[in-house]
Amino acid sequence: MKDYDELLISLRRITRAIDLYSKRLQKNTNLTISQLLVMEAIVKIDKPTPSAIAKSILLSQATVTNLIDRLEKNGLVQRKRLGTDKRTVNVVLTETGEAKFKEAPELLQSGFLREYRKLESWEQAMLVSAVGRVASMMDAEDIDASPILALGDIDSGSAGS
Amino acid sequence: MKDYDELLISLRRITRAIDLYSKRLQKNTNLTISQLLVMEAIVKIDKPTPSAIAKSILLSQATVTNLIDRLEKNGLVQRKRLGTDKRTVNVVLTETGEAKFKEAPELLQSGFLREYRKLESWEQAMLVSAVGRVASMMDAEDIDASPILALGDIDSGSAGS
DNA sequence: ATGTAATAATTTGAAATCTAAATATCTCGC
DNA sequence: GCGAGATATTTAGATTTCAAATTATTACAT
Repeated sequence: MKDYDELLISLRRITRAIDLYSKRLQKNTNLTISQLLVMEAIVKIDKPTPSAIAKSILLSQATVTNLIDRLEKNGLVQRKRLGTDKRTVNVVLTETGEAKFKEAPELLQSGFLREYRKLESWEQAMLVSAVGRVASMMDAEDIDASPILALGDIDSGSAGS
Repeated sequence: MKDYDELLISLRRITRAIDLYSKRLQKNTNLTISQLLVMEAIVKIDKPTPSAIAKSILLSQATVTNLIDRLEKNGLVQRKRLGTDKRTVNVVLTETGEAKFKEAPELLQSGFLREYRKLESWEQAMLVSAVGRVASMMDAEDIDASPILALGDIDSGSAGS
């Protein structure tokens, strides 16, 4: 029993719940949370390029390309090379995309939102702050990154995947 | 700007940090967090079958099968049909597996753990409780599940993936 | 005994996600 | 103008994850 077991389990429950919700969404609306985030970013950002979108929703550029591929295939967005710089791609919602985005579901489970909105505002603030704190501790530049890297030789025998 | 945007962002930061850590681990030790969780479950559970493991680490049976495949391919675990019921598979660590498990890295980033362990115990308790609360609200049986399902017809036009 | 239902595990198919490598284009200095 | 290095995007390859469909086996009822 490790001192962080409980936390680990809670985090797994959360990520799993989000994943399952995303899959349920996809089944019902043909859109995942990530895809919705991309659409939201397209609406919010001034000149939405894949890289700007990636930065705004915390995903790698490659992932965003992938998501745009899918959205484009489903006719919800379009890629356009507009500016003078021919390297940059601008992504815009199609009419279908806009329509679908307007009636898009929430990005978190309705059950969660209902509970969350029932809380006193100080309680909400407390949760937001606690989760934010964990996030900061979690994605801070890991000083031990290199020592961990040095563990490479643990991989004694066995296949390289 | 939605009332849960900040929370959503923090949660994304957390899941991303975990994912990146898992990938770093894989690169250096040829093991991911999930694979380590499976090994841990094998050690902890009495008669570790894929389904028992799945239940204990909050993953679907299919996922666990997949993880066991990989561990088996790398010679860390072995499948054995031991009991009278020929359907059930028991999973055991090989010697290599045990050795590797013993020197296995932590399941959370060292940077996080260092920060976490610096906190006063009431602060730790507060974080654990807050995250646990979010998890409960998140993975509670969603009463609205069926209404959301009814939204199926939003999928008006467009491709079926 | 024989067939139907339940259970355990696996396979299949789809999506998300990352890093690293490849492409295309741009900018700058000479 | 032309090549070197920088920037934007895409492609390639790997893993994780799930639901749904399959396969194998067991249990139960007739």
